[in-house]
Amino acid sequence: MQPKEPTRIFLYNTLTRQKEELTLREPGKVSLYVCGVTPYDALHIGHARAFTVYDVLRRVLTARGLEVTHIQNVTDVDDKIINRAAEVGVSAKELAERFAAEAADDTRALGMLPAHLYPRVTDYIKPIVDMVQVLEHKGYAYARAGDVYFDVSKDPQYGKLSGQKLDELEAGARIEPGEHKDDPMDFALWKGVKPGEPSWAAPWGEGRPGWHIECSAMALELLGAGFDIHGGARELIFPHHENEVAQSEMYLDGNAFARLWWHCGVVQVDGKKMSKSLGNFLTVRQGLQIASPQVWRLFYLMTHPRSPLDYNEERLMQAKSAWGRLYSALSTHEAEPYRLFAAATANGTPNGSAPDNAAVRHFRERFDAALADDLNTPIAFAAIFDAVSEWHRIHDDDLARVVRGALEMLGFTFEVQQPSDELGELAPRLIEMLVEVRREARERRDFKSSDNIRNELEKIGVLLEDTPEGTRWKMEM
RNA sequence: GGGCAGGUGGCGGAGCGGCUAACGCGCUGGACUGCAACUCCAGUUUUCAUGGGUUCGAGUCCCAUCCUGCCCUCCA
Repeated sequence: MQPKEPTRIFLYNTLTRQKEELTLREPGKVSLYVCGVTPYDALHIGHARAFTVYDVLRRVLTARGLEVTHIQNVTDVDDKIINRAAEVGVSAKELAERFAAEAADDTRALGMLPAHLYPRVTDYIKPIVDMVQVLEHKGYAYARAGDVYFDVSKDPQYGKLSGQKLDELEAGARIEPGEHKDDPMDFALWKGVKPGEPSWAAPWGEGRPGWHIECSAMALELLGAGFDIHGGARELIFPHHENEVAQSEMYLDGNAFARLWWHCGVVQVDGKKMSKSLGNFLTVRQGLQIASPQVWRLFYLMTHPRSPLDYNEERLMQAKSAWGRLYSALSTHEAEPYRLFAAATANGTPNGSAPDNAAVRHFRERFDAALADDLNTPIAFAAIFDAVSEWHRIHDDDLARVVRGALEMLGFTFEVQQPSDELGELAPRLIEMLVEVRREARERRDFKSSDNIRNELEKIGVLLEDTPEGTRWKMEM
């Protein structure tokens, strides 16, 4: 199962519980559907972890020459949105769009590429209604008092994604007041309208989509049956994804909905899942106050994407130190655009311009193989850190450029950190003046003054490093 | 109760049948430095939850036990 050729990619398929080679419905093209947000509140760093993981998956696939269509839905009609909107006194749509826009800002601030499309459920009511109707006509769903429910007993494969057996699920299930299910495991495809709620016309009367149907309908509408990868966090496996598979594959007469399900782990705090309901969350905005986007990205990627990730500030600071090491080593080099190792060597390198020596080769082989093996980012970073150490030893600038290119491929940036927004371009010049004053002090062996300058600058986040070529400064990450 | 993931050093975190168990953070000593920082070198530490078993050989497979998290209700 170890990928020998880095052009092949292996991912753990939740459906089959093993790593599988990624095979595509259409050669060269990857259709990726990721479960996005229900925008009724701020994005927190748990959400951001998931989106970062899929951002990296998409970047890696793209860097391998695949054309990725990345879709991330926005569930803009939902109980929580409706309730929250009522509290705040705005329409549900207004509230949803406000938080969706905020989430878009936050993900951009974290350095993620925007998905190619963020479909809103409310823009896909027609396909949803159509799908529910088909399910009803085929006898897999039934209408009761304005609601429509999926009849789980009609699906012999129900439970295959989460590994649950129907009778075991039955034990814990119950029917909520106001529901009209025949069986506790059945789930709503369509909810009849209640006073004050947004609703749309449908054959069963006014109402709105149930929770799971929107993803099925939008994925099928936008990507079509048998699309390549369906993603989301682990917690969504049941019931959300299980129900998506059930309704979609019954709708498709047993044909596959998604080829591969790849789930990422959740973020925990002190061993408990970070969640809005527990209140143990840190919003992305708060998070960006204490660490840069690069530090967050590294913090996320130093753990395997499918593993749980326990957050606390000390661990974040470990990532900060680690990023500082990468940044100070690589920030002064031009990046060599990332190219897949096998492709680079197979196609030959025109004019011999592309770096290709033993150190570069060794790094690329490890890095590419790690990412191809279920997106093993911890090992990819082991290769990066080893390469950085190697660079410090042998000062092979090609190696530094290639490593920097690899980091940029993963979504890291090496922008010069601005010392201060207020001072703008003036600040670097002032710092350089202080560095010069300090140099003169050191020449006089006035170490009291020189240390004072260094210490005071450090207090405001400017770090000085004396090198044989002179003093250089950098902002604390 | 059921399903699914796990339990590896001071802290994170890879490895999942076979070199002296990656990598990061931390710590100690040395080099460099006016002193630091950065960097390099040398160390630091784990018989890989526990008890059995399979195997020439096991964190790595099997069984049992203990513990943790996730899901079974909205949640990335």
